[in-house]
Amino acid sequence: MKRKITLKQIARELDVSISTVSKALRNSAEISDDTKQKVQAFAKLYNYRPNNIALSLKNRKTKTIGIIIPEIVHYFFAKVIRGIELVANRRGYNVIIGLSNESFNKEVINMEMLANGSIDGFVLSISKDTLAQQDYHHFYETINQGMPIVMFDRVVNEVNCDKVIVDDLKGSKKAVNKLIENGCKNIAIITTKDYVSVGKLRTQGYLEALEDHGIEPQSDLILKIVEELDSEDHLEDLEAEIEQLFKENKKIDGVFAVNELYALTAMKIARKLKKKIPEDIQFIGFTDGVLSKHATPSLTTVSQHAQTMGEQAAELLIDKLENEDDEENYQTVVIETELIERESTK
Amino acid sequence: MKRKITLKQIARELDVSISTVSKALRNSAEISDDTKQKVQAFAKLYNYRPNNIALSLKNRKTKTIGIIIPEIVHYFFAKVIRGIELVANRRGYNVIIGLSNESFNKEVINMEMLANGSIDGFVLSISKDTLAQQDYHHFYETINQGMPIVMFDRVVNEVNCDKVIVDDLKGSKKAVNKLIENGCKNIAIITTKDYVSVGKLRTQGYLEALEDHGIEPQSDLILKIVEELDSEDHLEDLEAEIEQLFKENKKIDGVFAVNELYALTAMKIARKLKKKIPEDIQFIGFTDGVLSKHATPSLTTVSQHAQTMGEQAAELLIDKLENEDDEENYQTVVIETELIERESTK
DNA sequence: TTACCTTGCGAAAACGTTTTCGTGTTAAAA
DNA sequence: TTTTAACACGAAAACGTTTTCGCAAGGTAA
Repeated sequence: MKRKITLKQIARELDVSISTVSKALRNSAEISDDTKQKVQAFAKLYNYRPNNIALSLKNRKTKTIGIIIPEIVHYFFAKVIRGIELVANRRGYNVIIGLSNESFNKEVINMEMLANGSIDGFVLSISKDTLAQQDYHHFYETINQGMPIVMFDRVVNEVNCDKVIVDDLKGSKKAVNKLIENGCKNIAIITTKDYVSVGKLRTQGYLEALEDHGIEPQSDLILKIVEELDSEDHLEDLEAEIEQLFKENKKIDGVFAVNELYALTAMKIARKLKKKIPEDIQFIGFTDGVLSKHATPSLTTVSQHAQTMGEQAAELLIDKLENEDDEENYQTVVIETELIERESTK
Repeated sequence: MKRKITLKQIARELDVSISTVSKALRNSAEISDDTKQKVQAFAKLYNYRPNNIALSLKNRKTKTIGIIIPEIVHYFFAKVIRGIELVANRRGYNVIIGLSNESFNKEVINMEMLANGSIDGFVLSISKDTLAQQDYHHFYETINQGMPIVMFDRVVNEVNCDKVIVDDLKGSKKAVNKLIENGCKNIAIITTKDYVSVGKLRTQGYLEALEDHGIEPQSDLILKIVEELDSEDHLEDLEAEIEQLFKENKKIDGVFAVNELYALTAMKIARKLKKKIPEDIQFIGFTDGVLSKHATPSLTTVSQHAQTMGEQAAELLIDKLENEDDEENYQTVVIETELIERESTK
């Protein structure tokens, strides 16, 4: 087991100085061709590679970007990561991942951990917990220390930084418009509580679409799920709530759900209640998921282009890292959604 | 925008030496209580945190583990990562991720990149490309340089390192046994070509289960899908192959599929052919996926405990990193599978 | 008074680089 | 012969830590 070779060792073996070795390897004009050849041959033989940590310390940049997300076992986030990794790699960066697990504390700890020199900047999506508590001091502090942040999907306006978001409002309008065009008269929405910004926006899109078509929104057709029921572990509770919605509103003929799980669960209940999809009732979800495609019937959905979001976020961050000039010039990139029609709509 | 504060700056402000500051912060007995208090108060005020990169360089360890996986948009791998991250974090480590995208070259480049000081060790799953080419020099070199590797799921015996694997053979025997017990007489298997090691093992388990029950295997009930049809993009071709299987063997009353996609596609075809699930035909898949749970009918499946795999792999790696003693003592941990019964079986 | 011990702190090395600046040697120009 | 310039290389600083060692001042024991 031989340790990695260093400049110092090469220098000692070849009886030259460390500086000479360094310069020879970087093909400096200062060094004679003879010496260069000798050094380069030796370095190749021993497979010399500069130590990244030493370079990071010297250059005060790590060529690494930190990703903080609430959850990795989630198609949307996984796709975003893929996008980030793609452009990061292309531009010579590595990615290091921290999971907040939707917890404020873990988000803070992870960020503090990474901010102490390990990375050059963050790409992140805010945890639900943080959104609920509305405590953003860790973002401010990070930015204040000169470390750029790019937020995606779950962002918060009051923090001044680059952002990449989905046009949630327009996307959900698209979906609800579709349902209306398809003849639905009583469209329900299954959404989250308002403090989840995307939930709020999607609800707003739903309301605007109805209004645009002169339909009076009915509060009993709006089901706001509490966050705790969001996970896979509380499926039964979620099912119960949705079943109640359907039973109390038998005339529902269209459902817009703000995520895949809500949509699929709703379809399940509908089937249980002997409703035919899409004849009796039509469904549209909002997400970039696997489930939609393989569900029975397959689910019409508003696609968010998750990978594109990741790519854009990474580009924004690296641009900022490499151009010290446009310091305070923050952008918000809006990614257009796309309605993918499948079997759950007519 | 104030940069992060360093020991040197604190020393200058307080008019003491850097050593004194360092010792005071670590509560060294060498330093008087007066000075300690002064320094610690100042450090807290300016929120001093040691620079990770400098520590890494000094200690020659980064407290970071590198993960190399073929693909992140994949429930199984995402769950493994979650497991790794969980124990890594608990034990004070960060994780940095490289995606090989199933390519040999990207695997090599990513590993070389990270091996130059950025991480202390690897947790990885080998790309298909690498398995096909059977070129493992990058693993040997990494290990030779004193950097430990833990392989999971897709491993290769000839490389000497810690491993975490699923008992594929036993798992598929369990599945096929279940089908037999449930009364299936003509059980088909939908699997991959043999060079994918897990596919081979699962096929073997299928054959052994049949043999154990005195059932003669029929070659026309064994469908080996070429890898190219594996992706979501070639669903139609996959469907065609499966439809042909069903049409040529009308007596099939049980199907064991080595992954989720094959199983769901097969169920789709069965429905199309007006077969009732599970009355006419029963299905079992092999995976830790979301699809199984939410499919209609939901799919009975052999769970691999992906998260546990990740946890075990991380524990193995960190143990090795922190005990220089048992250098050459490599383990292979086998994770037991679990049959999760759902609606696709009686 | 001398010898010795304790206390409290600083200098310096080390981790592995890159880069600036200085310097000795040789050859060309004056 | 003297001056100058080009050439080839080395010393040292810097990035931010931790740690070993040395040392001065003051106190105590002989």
